[in-house]
This record gives sequence, structure tokens and C-alpha cells, in this order.
Amino acid sequence: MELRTLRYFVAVAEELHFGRAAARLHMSQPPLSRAIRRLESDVGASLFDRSPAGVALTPAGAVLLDEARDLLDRADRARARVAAAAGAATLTVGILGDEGDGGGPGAAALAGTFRRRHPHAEVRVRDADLTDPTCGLHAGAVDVALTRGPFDETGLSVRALRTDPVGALLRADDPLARHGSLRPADLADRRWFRFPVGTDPLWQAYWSGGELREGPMVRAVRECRQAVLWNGTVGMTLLGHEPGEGLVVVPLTGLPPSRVVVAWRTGEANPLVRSFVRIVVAAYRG
Amino acid sequence: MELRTLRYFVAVAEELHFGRAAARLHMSQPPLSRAIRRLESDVGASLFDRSPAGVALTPAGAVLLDEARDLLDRADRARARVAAAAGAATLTVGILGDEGDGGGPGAAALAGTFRRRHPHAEVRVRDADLTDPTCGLHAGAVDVALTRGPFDETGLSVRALRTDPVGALLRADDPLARHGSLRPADLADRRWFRFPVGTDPLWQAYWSGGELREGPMVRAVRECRQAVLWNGTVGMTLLGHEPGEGLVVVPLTGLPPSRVVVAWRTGEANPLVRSFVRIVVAAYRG
DNA sequence: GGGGGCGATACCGTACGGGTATCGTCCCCC
DNA sequence: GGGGGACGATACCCGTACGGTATCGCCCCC
Repeated sequence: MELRTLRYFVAVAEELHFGRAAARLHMSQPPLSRAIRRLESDVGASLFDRSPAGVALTPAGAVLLDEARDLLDRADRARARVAAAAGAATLTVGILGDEGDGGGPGAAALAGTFRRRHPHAEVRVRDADLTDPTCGLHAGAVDVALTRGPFDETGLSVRALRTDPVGALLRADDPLARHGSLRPADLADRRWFRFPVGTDPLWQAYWSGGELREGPMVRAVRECRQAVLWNGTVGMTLLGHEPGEGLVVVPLTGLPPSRVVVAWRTGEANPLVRSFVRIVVAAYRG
Repeated sequence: MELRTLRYFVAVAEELHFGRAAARLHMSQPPLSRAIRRLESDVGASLFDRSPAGVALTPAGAVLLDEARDLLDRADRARARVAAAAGAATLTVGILGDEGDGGGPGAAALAGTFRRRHPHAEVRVRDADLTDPTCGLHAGAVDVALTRGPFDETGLSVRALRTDPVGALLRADDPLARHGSLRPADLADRRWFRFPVGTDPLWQAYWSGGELREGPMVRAVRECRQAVLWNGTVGMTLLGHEPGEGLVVVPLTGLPPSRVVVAWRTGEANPLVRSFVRIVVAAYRG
């Protein structure tokens, strides 16, 4: 007799209809039927009379409906009290700014889900520029980062969410722009944009086509586009996004795809971090 | 926040020691640690201070301990009330008498487990003789049968619990008794004991070596032994049991092994049946 | 400095809870 | 009276999550 099962039971008892109850619970009807059957064998009593005419509560079911509502109510209040006793809780989330992640659920939606689950907690979302892919995880500026690899993962726990193929960002009038795909060697003589000194080396190397090269320095996606547009520089970006006026993206082969990840400091004490991670993983899966 | 998790939490909060709490819960320590971590991220608060010195409750943990005890208490009472509202519940269990099942948990142990889970219910155990392997399932004399195949399964649901190899039951001074194994054909000219008229044909055929033969009529295991001992009759029995004074069991090849099963009428309304089946299956697995 | 206690982590197997597809049954209506 | 629709049950599949064992990391203490 778990609380989730009791929630199922209350839904069926209120709807008196398995199909509608399942819809209300955002699940399909067969698992709901099974869960109720199991609940019945668990408490050792029939809870519903299933007659062709419809579903009706048995006396035992009526008693359980009462008790279940009470239990669920108290469980909710218990949660609230615990949260209150825990005092002010804060979670600082870092996301890779500007472009962020086009195909994902979006930071706003994630923060919303999180706030619904933890109404007492304060969520701060902090945008990072392309200088630090960890958004300040190492430095302690954020508790959890929703970002993109690769970066130095020592001391961090990482869960992959998705992988995206990458492409070269070129001016539309570049001779290479008409190729169907390119390899890094094809761009060996070009200048690539790079990031300010102190940027994570793995990150720097990956997004500069495999090695550091001379080129304009950028901090944000917008600056990358400008750098490509204004001079012969090339850059890397994700496939599938609209590259912008006067620009073209050509798929790059021979490079590992870029991973969207959620990362946090290993052994982090703040329990909200794990909760956020679970929400993010679930959102990217669904 | 499920009730099971809260039981875990209370155990840890009372022991203030993960290892001991795990022992009390009859589980190992790692899953317990994980469950508590998950609970913490679920409620969004740290519940324990894990210091090298030991484990201590946080303020939030203290609040939850209070609430959890209350919830678990009320859940127990809810169960009791539902059971009371359901009125007198009865489960009649049929077991194949006399020998029953040597290697299994035993009907007494199973009934004990069941009574602990359903204190309000009345359990009646009914021994059957070898005449009816279903112990009166078809006739409605019992709700669930813990028995041995094969038998007519129409209208019944069956779950297999174990299979046992079978052997021929012979007098120790029988010339065939010294063989390492026998096939039914080796016993073609012998008389086999048989069961009273009206016995399930599948059952009758299986335990008479593949066909019906003339021979003494028996109703119980004891009678089988006597029949073999007193005249040249042969019979079938299970390997691994002590056959008794003056008797020998020789393995029989070429026959499907005998299945120990739990069976009930398909679509049975009594929810105690499913509960009993679950208990039996768990007991045979563990 | 080494050993022991204890919680955390890693990894694996199983079972349960979710899904889709289909059935059986009853009702209703043409 | 037969066909179709509504609805709960069943069959089957799959992923997750919860159990387990083995091992690590850390601190304490002798």
C-alpha cells in the first residue's frame, strides 16, 4: 500500500471509471487496472464492484477512500513542514548562454517544473558565456550546470543528455560552403576564432577544430557569427540551427559529436541538485 | 515520498546507523543509502548529517521523523479499518495431502505468512487425497490449491513453482530395483496401482506410467507404499524422498517431470487468492 | 602506519510499473 | 437478432529502479 497506489485508487474512486481515471493520471488503463487489483489483494478486500453497468465502491472501498484522502493530505503537509524546517534553500543553475540548447526543453521549463516540486526553494539561473562551459561549477558559482561538452570533468559528475553533430560555420560566399561535408583538414589553412586565455583547454581545442589557432577572440555565439561574417575566419557550430544571414553550416566529419550534459560537483551536499538532475534527465528523455 | 521509503527513513533515524538500520530492514546497506539520498532530493532537504563521528538528524529530518511515524501509523490503521469494513473474509487453501511437497516451504509456513499479512482473514487448509489433484478447485470446495500436476486446467490459472523428477517405486527385492534408471517400457508387464473412478484422467494417466492398468486402487501415498510392498505392483513417486522400509525408488526417464503448481479459478473475485499466490510464489523463489 | 568500521560508489540481475495490442462481454441500436 | 461500440481484463514487451555483491574512500584508533 504505497502512496502512489493510493493516488491511483482515489482517482478511480472519484471517477468511478477506469478509463477516465487513467486519463486523469496521465497513464493508460491497463496498468491502472492492475495496480488496483494488486491493491485489493494487498489490503485483502475488494474495493470496487465491477459490474457491466459500471464501477461502484464496495463498503471497504468507501472506507479506504476516506483513509486514502487523509493519508495523501497528510503526506503533502508533511512535505511542506519538512521543507519549512529545512529553512531557505537555494539552487543556482548555470546554463550556457545565448544559444543554449535549441532542441532541449529549455531552462525556463525546467526551472518551472523544479519550482513546482520545491515551492519553498529559490532557483537562480545564471547564464554563462562561452568562456566557461561549466558555468562556474568548478569555482562554486553554480550548483549544477546544464551545458555542453567537452570540458574538464575532474571533481564533477556528469550525465549525458543528448549528442549533437557539429558543422563548420562559413560565409555563404566561401568556396567551401558548397561542399556537402568537410573534414577538419579541409580547413587547415583557415583562421579559427578562439576564446580568451584561461578558457578550459578541452573546450578551446574542440571548438577550434582540433587545435588552437590564431583568430579573433569571441565570448558569445553572436560574436562567433560576426567574426565569421567579417573576415575569413571559420568556426564550429551545431547542425540544425539557422546559422543566420549570410552564413552557412557544413557538416564536419571525423569529430566526436558535442554532448549536452548536466553536471554537478561530485558529492554535492545540496539535495536540490540531485532533484534538479532527475528533472532534467526526465525532461530530455520524454 | 512513498511509504516504503518512509519506513526506511524511520529505521535509519532510530538507529542513527545505516548498517544497523539495513539489518533491521532485512536488506543490505547500499540500497538503503541510496533510498535515503533519493528521499532527501525528493523532499528537497538534507535529513541526516553524515559526519565521520556518526549520523545525526538535521532539523528537517527530525520533523520528517515525526511526520513519517504518524503517516505509517495511520496507514496501518487504515488497512485495519478497510479489513474490518470488508467483513469476514475467508480463504480456503487446498493442499495435496499426506506427502504434500517435501522440498517446498510447507503449508504451515505459508499459512503463517498469509495470516500475518491478513490478520482479519480466516484461512482454512484442506488436505486432499490423491483422488483429486485440484483439491476441489473445480468443484468450488477450495479457493486456491497448492498441488502437483498434471490435471485438467480448463477454467483455472496456474503458476508453476518447481519441477521434480520422478521415479518408479519398487520393492527392494524386485529384480529391477538394482537398475540405475528405468523407462516406462521396462515396466510394461507390471501391474500399477490406480485411482478411484472419476479421478482426473490426465492425473491418472501420468501416475500410472502412461496408461491405465489393472492394479490395486489407492487414495493416499501410504496406500501406494502398501500396495507396492504387498504384491508385485509398481508405482511412481518423487525422487529424493525416503521411500520407506523395504522399498526402492529408481529414476524414470522419458517422462515429463512433475510440476508443483499453485492454481486458482480464473477470474476469481476473492482478492485474498491473489495475495496468497504472491506469497507462495515468493516463498518458492526465495 | 596499518587495520577496522562505515558510508558511498560501481556494477549487475530481476521484477515491477509503464506502454501497446487484443480479447471478452455486455449493452444498445438498427 | 446480429453488428458495433464501450469498457475492463489479459497478453506481451520494455525500461527503470530497486534489490543484491564487490569495492572504494575516508576517518579513527591502536
